Amino acid sequence: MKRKVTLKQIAKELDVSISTVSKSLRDSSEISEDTRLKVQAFAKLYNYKPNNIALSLKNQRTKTIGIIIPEIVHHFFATVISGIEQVANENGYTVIVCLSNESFDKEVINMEMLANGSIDGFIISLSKETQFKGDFHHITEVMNQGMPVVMFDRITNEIFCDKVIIDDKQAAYDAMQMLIDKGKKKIALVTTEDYVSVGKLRTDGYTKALLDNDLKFDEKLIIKIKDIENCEIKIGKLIEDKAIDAILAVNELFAVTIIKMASKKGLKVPEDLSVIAFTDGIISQYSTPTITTVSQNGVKMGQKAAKMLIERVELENHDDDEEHVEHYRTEIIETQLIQRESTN
Amino acid sequence: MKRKVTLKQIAKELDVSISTVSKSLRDSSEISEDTRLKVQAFAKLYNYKPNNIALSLKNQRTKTIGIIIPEIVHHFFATVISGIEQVANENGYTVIVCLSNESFDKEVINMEMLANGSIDGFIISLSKETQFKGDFHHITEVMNQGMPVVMFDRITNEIFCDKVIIDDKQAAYDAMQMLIDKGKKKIALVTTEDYVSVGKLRTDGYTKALLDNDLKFDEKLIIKIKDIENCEIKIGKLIEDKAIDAILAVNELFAVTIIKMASKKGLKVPEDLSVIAFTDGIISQYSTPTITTVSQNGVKMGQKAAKMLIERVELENHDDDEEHVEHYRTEIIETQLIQRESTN
DNA sequence: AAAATCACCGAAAACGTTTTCGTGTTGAAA
DNA sequence: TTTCAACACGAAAACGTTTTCGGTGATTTT
Repeated sequence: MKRKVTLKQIAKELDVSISTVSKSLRDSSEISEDTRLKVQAFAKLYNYKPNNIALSLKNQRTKTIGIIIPEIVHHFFATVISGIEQVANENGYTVIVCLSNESFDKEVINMEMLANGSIDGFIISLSKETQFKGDFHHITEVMNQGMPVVMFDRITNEIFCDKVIIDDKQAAYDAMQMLIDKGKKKIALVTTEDYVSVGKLRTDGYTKALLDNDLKFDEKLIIKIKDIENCEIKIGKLIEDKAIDAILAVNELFAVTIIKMASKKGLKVPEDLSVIAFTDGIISQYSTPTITTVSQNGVKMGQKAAKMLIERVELENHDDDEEHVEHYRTEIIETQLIQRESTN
Repeated sequence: MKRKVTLKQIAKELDVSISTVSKSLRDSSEISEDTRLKVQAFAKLYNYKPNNIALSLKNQRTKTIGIIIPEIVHHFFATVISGIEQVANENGYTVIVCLSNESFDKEVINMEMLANGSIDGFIISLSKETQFKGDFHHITEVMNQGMPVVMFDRITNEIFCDKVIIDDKQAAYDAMQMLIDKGKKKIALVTTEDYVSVGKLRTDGYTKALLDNDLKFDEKLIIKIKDIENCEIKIGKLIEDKAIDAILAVNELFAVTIIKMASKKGLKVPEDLSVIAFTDGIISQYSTPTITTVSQNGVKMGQKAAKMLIERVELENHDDDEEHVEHYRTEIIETQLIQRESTN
């Protein structure tokens, strides 16, 4: 019931001015030791803490990072947040999380909501719908207002800003190379629609690996899944019809479904069919067999993104007048091929 | 580079007072249609949006909810956030997420950080360490400042506030009853240490079900896991030595490990051993066999918690003087037994 | 003794809003 | 012509800080 104590109340109680109280608490040399200690004692007694909102308004910086991601019930995005939160905290920042739910409109609304002074900068991974529409005006808008933006994973080349990604194409290539090195000849790809940036890149890596190894590229070996719901039939058909050696899946869920369908059709993994998945998450570790994956290291991605953003924020804050050159970077987080039981 | 436009700038540009601009934008009848339209047009042109921080300071409310959870790379907590975020958004609130990482100190620091005006209320699930220490002074402190708090899942009875939980004891009891009804006689329990509130309650339900069904309670059939790391040996010993019918696991990870160890020892699930897990998550759906679980419905839990908090916030905000009676509620989210392949 | 320095403190502006109250101008009623 | 209401707008306070500038009384320097 008793609201938080303010400088004004302390000042009134001690019969000094607000300025004196403020200075005392900040150990200013302008104040005599006598009153300084008196004020500090009183403040401690009443557990005074400066009001963050007032500070934000005064300093024109909130020490808050806005995160906008497609969904949070998702191992990868959760790990990214975890990484962001960690370095944010280390630097005295808090994070505000908004979910786009893969919707363009909600992404825009969220951005506008946060852009009105609530945060110092954005870390964002684009929604599928945004990538599909190719409409990024909301991003440019906040950037024009001088708000730093860092994009990760689901990015676009149409916006110039700091970015953190994995080399999806190379990672797919490496995974393929491993399969090929083990003698696999007929390798299928289970991926998403092309407008999802990472899906496209991984497809490119898949294709390139085939070409470089003089293996036949067969369009029928690539299946693109829209919803996880209807994928079982498609996958079932794939492994039934085509006498396939191995499959590269663009995420865990596809991979585990593949394994399920395979065992339903009497195929053994990895003896009859090898499976590699992107996005090393909880499922890959605990499924039977455990799944060989390309690990994305979301934590590191989040850490890097947060570091870049904070750096940019504190830079902008420093040289107000100085018209510094924008030199955006794109950090590439190395991936790792984690060998488990689904490949031999 | 161009910062956001403010009322003052608009006022200057149009050569009117700040008040006039503000009133015009809020469609006040005090202002002539002439100037009103002029101001609105100008504001629209320059994409004026009121500064949130300034509003928060003025209104003494931030329309922001603080969430403090032990970890975010965790299916259940992620779903809860998802639920919170949804109803928060519907009511014009944003959410700020802090992680305690199961650490008491970080929980305290986070609370103090947010308590200084950044948020209107807390939604919190206690860290293990906090539950272990039994120190809740940080909670009482913010509550004494008039900040509403809603606790969920990992709660304590020592604090009086709104709470959202599942009936862990009853849920465990129901799961046990199902196993018993199917003829299982020797049922083991794999759980956590007792200081984790939910672990304790589930153990109670387990025990009660045995008693009510005149089955022998054998202490050796209960094993308490501290870290997920060293659990394999313990679990292996359990299913090897004791000729067990069924196991109730207090979470997914324990369950999937049990299944793994069972198949390693040549036991088939569910033919030789039935398994039920708490916390219906991604693993249960995709493991082989899929796992029968007690579903916690984190989304609903988050929604309920957010509703309770917002209600409380808007209430407090309304009757400032009125000393209303604190009538805290504890909402119980119904659980659901989801039958899958790990039981027969 | 006059001037300068110094220690200590307060007033006020600033951040961006909203809102209350006051004020001047108009037109109509007395 | 005087009075009064209606209308349109501005000044200022308030939210809680920090910081600059100025001021006062005391002490030290010329």
